[in-house]
Amino acid sequence: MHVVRVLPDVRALGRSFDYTVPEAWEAPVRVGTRVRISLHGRRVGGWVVHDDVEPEAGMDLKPLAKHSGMGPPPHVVALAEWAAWRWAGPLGALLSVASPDRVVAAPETPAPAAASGRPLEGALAEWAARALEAPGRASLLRVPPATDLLPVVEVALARSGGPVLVLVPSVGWAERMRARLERRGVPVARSWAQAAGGWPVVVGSRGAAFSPAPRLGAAVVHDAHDEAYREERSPRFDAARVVAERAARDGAPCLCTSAVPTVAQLHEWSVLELPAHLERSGWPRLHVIDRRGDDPRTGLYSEELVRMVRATVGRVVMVFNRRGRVRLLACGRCGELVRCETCGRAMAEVDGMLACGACGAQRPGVCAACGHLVLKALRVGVSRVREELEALLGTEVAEVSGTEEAVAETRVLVGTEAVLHRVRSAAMVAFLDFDLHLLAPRLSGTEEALALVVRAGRMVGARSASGSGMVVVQTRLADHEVLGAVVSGNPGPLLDAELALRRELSLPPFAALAELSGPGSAELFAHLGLEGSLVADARWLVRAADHRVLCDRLAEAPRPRERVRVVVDPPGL
DNA sequence: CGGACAAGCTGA
DNA sequence: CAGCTTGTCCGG
Repeated sequence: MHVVRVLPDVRALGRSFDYTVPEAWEAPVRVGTRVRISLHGRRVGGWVVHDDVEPEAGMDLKPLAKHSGMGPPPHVVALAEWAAWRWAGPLGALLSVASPDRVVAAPETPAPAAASGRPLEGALAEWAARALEAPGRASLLRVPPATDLLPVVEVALARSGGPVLVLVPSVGWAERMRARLERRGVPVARSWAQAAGGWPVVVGSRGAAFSPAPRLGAAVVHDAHDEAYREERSPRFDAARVVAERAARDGAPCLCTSAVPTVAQLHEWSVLELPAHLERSGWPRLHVIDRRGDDPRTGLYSEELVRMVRATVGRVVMVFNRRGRVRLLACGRCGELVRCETCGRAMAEVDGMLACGACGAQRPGVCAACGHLVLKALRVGVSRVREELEALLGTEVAEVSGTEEAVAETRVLVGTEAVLHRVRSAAMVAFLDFDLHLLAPRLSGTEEALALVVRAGRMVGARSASGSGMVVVQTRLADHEVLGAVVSGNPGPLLDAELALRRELSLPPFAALAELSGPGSAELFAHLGLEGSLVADARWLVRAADHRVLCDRLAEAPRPRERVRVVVDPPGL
């Protein structure tokens, strides 16, 4: 009797159950196969997670109800099990990521491709080849922002015996890279079935870390620092790290590239640097507008900035990282701050009304203290900035939001950080208040500020390129080391200093942290027996010497009845 | 999760 | 005491 263990695709039911495989079944059943089962009187989907299970004595097993096609191959199920441990989350969510959207009956095997004999030259190819030779752990090649990374993929392809898995941060980038590779005659998997069949290259974003590709020949992760690799739903896995683990399991080299690796990557992977002059030349030109001498009342727009925008030929993108129209107001007569009468928090201006972001309360724009009708804007948001810029520049300015579909055709655009993801190229990218980023009260503030300049740098191009654009920052911290790193085109010393500081303070990557939140968090915290503290209402931060200890405890501790959200390696902080 | 079943509440 | 709500349990 063939018995398999099935994990139902039912969240909040983190258990698996045994079923018999009907003898009449033709389709193969192995670890990963998608099936339907009858469970407690209803039909649900699920995955086979163990094959040839020894049935428990006296247990009356039901047969599998239906075969629903292929699922992740066994080695990817094993990878998902590792990720479920590493990020302390439900396996089912990861198997969903690893499964095809529609029923796939069989893999598609590729036609044998003619080997491309094109020689690969250039410094980047040479260094990529060197990085691919580094045995054992993943290697990280530090490349400046404006680098064409196709040669890295081609080198990996030329040297690998098996499929190459390439991860990039966004779907748009993935599509562009697929098209470029195909133009060079490289067969790139266009479907789940093709990836499963062993197509020579699989290119994808975050989810492709769990691609069904067979044993890898090599893995490549571009912009490995990008926060887009972090899944936003639970379990919040880091795809770059998943790929590194996958390659290690396959005995394949993993080559990650980044202009600004995270401190965790610096600590855990072997870092290779390009020759200094090469790295330097790929960073953008940076113009710093030092606002220390300016009257604070001149606001966000220095004369110099306005002059530069007017003088620039081509697209100008301005970044101001505060959403909405006006985020903080005060009465024009008595000066009282406009606060929510229910919860006391600051109210913002939304559609001509005052709205509380915390509790949703709304009221008309009147001072609650003295009834005055004129309110002053103390802290403006990007929508108001757009209006002001339009008036100041005398030209049309469009706002780019994270959600809106099309980006306007206007020459001048303004938006929050999201604008850096929506626009491909520009002659000038200006951060209206870079101090918002430099002073962000987060542990990873330095990394995040650098990552923004990297994105902007890619939009304007390398300083060495003819006709390249410029990144402009307005700041009162003109001597800040982040700006220094950009000017020198070498983030190394800054990242080393950051790493040393983390070591000093025993912070990640020299410790492992997890955040527990929700009504059951206190109970789970008590079960863990790890050090930690209550950081907010029903939010605990736990800490262990390393991930082995942290994740083992999280896996073993009984989960409370009440809801708990667990985030291993909580971002920012 | 969602069905089954038991205990609790209401109204005639 | 039927009829309905609410809570707890459990699945192969």
